Formats: sequence, structure tokens, C-alpha cells
Amino acid sequence: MSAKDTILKILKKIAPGSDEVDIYVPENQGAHYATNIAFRLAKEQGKNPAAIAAALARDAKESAPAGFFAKVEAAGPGFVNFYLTPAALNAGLLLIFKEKGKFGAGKSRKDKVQVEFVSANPTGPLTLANGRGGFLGDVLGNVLKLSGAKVEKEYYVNDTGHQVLTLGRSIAAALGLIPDEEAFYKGDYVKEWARRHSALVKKMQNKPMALGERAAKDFLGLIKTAVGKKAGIKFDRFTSEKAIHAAKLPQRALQLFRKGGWVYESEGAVWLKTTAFGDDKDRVLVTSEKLPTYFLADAGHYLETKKRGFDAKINILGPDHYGYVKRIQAVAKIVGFKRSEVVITQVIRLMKNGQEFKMSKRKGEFVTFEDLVSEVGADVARFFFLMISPTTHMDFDMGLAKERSAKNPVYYVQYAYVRAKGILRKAGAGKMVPKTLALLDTAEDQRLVRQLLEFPSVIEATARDYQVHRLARYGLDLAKDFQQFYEKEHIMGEAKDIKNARLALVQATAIVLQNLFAVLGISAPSKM
RNA sequence: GCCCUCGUAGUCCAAUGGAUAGAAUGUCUCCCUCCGAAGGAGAAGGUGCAGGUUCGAUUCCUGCCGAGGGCACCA
Repeated sequence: MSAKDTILKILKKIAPGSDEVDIYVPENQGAHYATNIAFRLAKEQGKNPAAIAAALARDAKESAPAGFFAKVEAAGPGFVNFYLTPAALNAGLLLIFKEKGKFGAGKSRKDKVQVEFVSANPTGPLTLANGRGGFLGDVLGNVLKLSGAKVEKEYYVNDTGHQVLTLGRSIAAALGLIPDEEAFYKGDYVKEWARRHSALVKKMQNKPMALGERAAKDFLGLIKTAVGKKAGIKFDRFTSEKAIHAAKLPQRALQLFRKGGWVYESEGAVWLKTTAFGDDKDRVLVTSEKLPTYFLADAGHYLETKKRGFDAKINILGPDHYGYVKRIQAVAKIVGFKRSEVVITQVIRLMKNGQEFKMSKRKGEFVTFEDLVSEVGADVARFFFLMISPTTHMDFDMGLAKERSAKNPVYYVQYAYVRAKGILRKAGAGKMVPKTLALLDTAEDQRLVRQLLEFPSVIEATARDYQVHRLARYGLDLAKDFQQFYEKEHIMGEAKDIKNARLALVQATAIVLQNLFAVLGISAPSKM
């Protein structure tokens, strides 16, 4: 049982009726943990929060096991601050040594969940926004897995349909075989592909769909390389839209909708009553020309996922798909997902010399995700995106990114790890002697220990609210605490017991950092 | 017009309704005979505007200002 759990248990005993007790790590207060429960009790009982806090502090100390609290005190307008004895706090380190690579893993999720992300049309290179969603989905999947869920990371490939047809025609137009059109893809990559396959293009110019599919296959291959080999984003499955159609899943979804009474016909088209789920209008499934819409294909895709046994689906989309959220959530409900979440990542605004640079994939004017990764490296690109909340509209300057890549915070975190490993290499991994752990009693020791023990909570919170950037921030905090510890406390010259205890702490730090890197998909370098 | 997201140090970003709003970067001052200085100590610098809710608001509500995105029988 962690120290935090013990405090929780004590509070429940002395302050009954307070089910949702919040215990947090206060900033700049010196205390190890704190709670604001007195405020809630004060409201319920109509009493003064400071008086309640004082009573709680007294009772907590009395009903705690001997040697657990060093001090419990009421502070400010009604906070209760808990100071643990070094022995009580440091006992938590034993769990790190026991669990090692599994420290941080939990059981808060027991469901089978699919995370769908990127899913960009294979009609060209990936954008920065695709990359943002890519890292997010990759790490979120890792977090959920670590929290006990069965996870599948999926890329849904729109390898047929209108966009692919447009791609085929764009390629023909690139060689001047058909007149150019406004809607065509005009990037250099289209021209290049057309030139390289000119014989094939000429032969297939009357079959633009087949031509588009052929090119899409190549582009998908490039995407897979960029995402997997270069950026280290791992997908478990690439699901083909074409295969969804071939399996008649859209039709089966339609049948299901009809059976549930969610469908009606109007003006010759077939509609789904998405307004029943909060959408502002109903949506067309089959057009008056008897053509299935993309939406219906997507419904087929959701159905397919459900049929493969998933309880939950998380779909990470770009901001241009915001209007799509309500209807896809309606589908998720009808096909029977227990949980369905859509995460919208915000745009990345590209800046050049302080001026906004408008990107257009269609016009081929944009910085590709691959450019960024090869320019600054996978670790830097990852951390760059992962330390920022997905709802932030970030400004991105490639020049600045290059300049700052050398000073990227990821190096700070990795350096802490390198340093820890360096110490262990030099000293030899110390013997972990449990009874010496209580000797770690300086402010720096204690801060570092507490931070290490927060790791499982960080993972659990992230599995709950998907705020993945919390992990990157945690890495920075932990690295800082370690660097301060390193600067202030010595190891080698100390007496045997304290040396062993400090080495154990260094080793624990290395373990937690390593586990963190694994979740974030960042490398754990032994040298820099 | 309606809907969504965002507005926080010079800059780029944090902050489950909590205490003195944190890092990084940039600027300034110190610290390498000492476990790796890609480090540490310190200084200056910030919540768009106006109300409201309450013990307490960057966070919740209303209005305004500003930025981005979405509002097809397209995908």
C-alpha cells in the first residue's frame, strides 16, 4: 500500500461521508501531500474550514500507525498538510524494485479498446497535423495498454472512393493527358510519381480509379515508412476501406440501423436520425442516386470494429473533422460500443519569419511530417508534440524548430537518465538494502522519492482523461528533481549505508525514467 | 448567422475549482582540481476586457474583443 493510500484510509476513517477525498502533491509547500477536504466538510456542516482542518490534522496524526507521520498540520484557510517520516515515504521505493519494468502498470482499464488515428488518405505525404495525431494515438495506446486494457492501434485506409479517383485523374493531368482541374492534387509528389510511372499512366489513363488505387498503394507504403520506421509510431492494423466494402459491412450497418428504426427515406435519399444523438441535422446514408456515402462506409467500419469484440473506440481526428463528431458518435451508440470517444487535435499554424504560412495539401504547399522528423529526429519531434495539449492551437516555425531542436527539453529528460546510468556504471549498481532507505531524509532525497512514487498516478490519470502531455511534463519534473538531487547530495564519498541508499534511489530513478520512455516511445540513451 | 476550440512571461507552452500561476527559451549575475556543465544557484518578466457564481476562478457561467476550425444527397 502506498503512503497516499494509507492517508486516504486514515481520512476515510476520521472524516466519514467524504467519499471523494482528494489527496494531491502541493507545490512549494514543503509538505509531501495535502488535502482540501476541510472545505467540502465545512460547506456540508456549515462550519469554519480552518477549524475543521485543525481537527482533521489532530485526528489524522492520532489514528495513524506509529512512525508514519512526521507532522500533520492545518494550513492557510483550511488545507491539511501531511509530512511523512522518511521511513514511511521511502518504503514506497520497494515497490519500484519489486516491479521494475512493470512499475506504473495498473488495472484501471479492463476493456478492449481500439484507438484509431492518423487514417490520412493515401493521396500524398503526411502533414504535421497527421503527425501530431500520430504521436498522440501511439502514446495513448501505450498508456491504455499499461493500464490493463487490450489495445489495438488502427490506421483506417481510405483506399478507394472519391479521393482516390481524384488522385488518379490528378496523375493523368500531371502528364497533360487530361485537362487540369481546380480540385486536383498538385503537389510535386504527384508529378514525380506520374513521371516515374509514365508508361503505366498512359496505359491506364482511361481507368483513373484503378490508376489512383495503384498510386495510393505506393503512397501508403511511403506513409508506413514515415510513420513506422522514421517516427516510431506503431500500428497493429491497417484496415482497408475497400475491404470493408467487399465484406458488405456498410450494407449490414444499414440493415442494423433499419432494424433499430433509426432510418427514414426522404427526397429519394436514405437518412440516419443522428439528431436523436445531438447532431444538428440528420445525415444521408444513401444518396438519391443510390450511392452509399462516405458516412455509411464509416458506419460499416465502426460495425466491423464492434464485431471484432471491442468495447471501446477512441477516434483521433483533426479539427477539420469537428462537424463529423456527432454523427459518428451516433453510429458508435447504435452499433453498441460501451464507450466511444472522439479526440479532436487542434491545428498547427505554420509560421515563417513571424508570418503565417498557409498550407494546402491540395496545392502541395506544406511542410511534411517526414521533413520534420528527418530534420530534428524522432525523439525531438515526438516530445515537441507530446508536451503540448491536443487542444492547443500551436504555432510552429520550422526555422525555430531546427534552432531549438538542439535545446529540446527531451534532451534534458534523457540526460537525467544518462547521468543516472553513468553513476551506476561507475559505482556499480549498489546493493539495495531496504533498511537503509530511511536514511534518505534530506529535502532533495524526499522530493525525488515522492516524484518517483507519483508515476503510477500519472499513468492512471492519463488512462482516464487522455491528457497525454501530462507524461511529458512529468518527465521534465522528474528530471529536474533528479538533477537537483544530484547537485546537492553526494554518493561516492558517503558512508556505506547512505551510499547504498542513494545508489538505490538513483537506480529507482533510472527504472522510472526507462518506463516513462517506453510509454512515450522515446529512446533511453546510455550516452549522449 | 449557428456550433466547436483557443487567448497565460519577449517567445513557445503547463497549471483534476486550491495555497506565492510553473517549466523551457531569450536577457542579466554567479558555480566546472570534485559521481558527465546537454547541469546547478539567483534576478527580472504574465492570466485579452467587463461582470457573475464562492471560502477560493487561468479553470465554471454571461457579454464583448481577437485568432483558428466546422456548418453538403463531398470525402
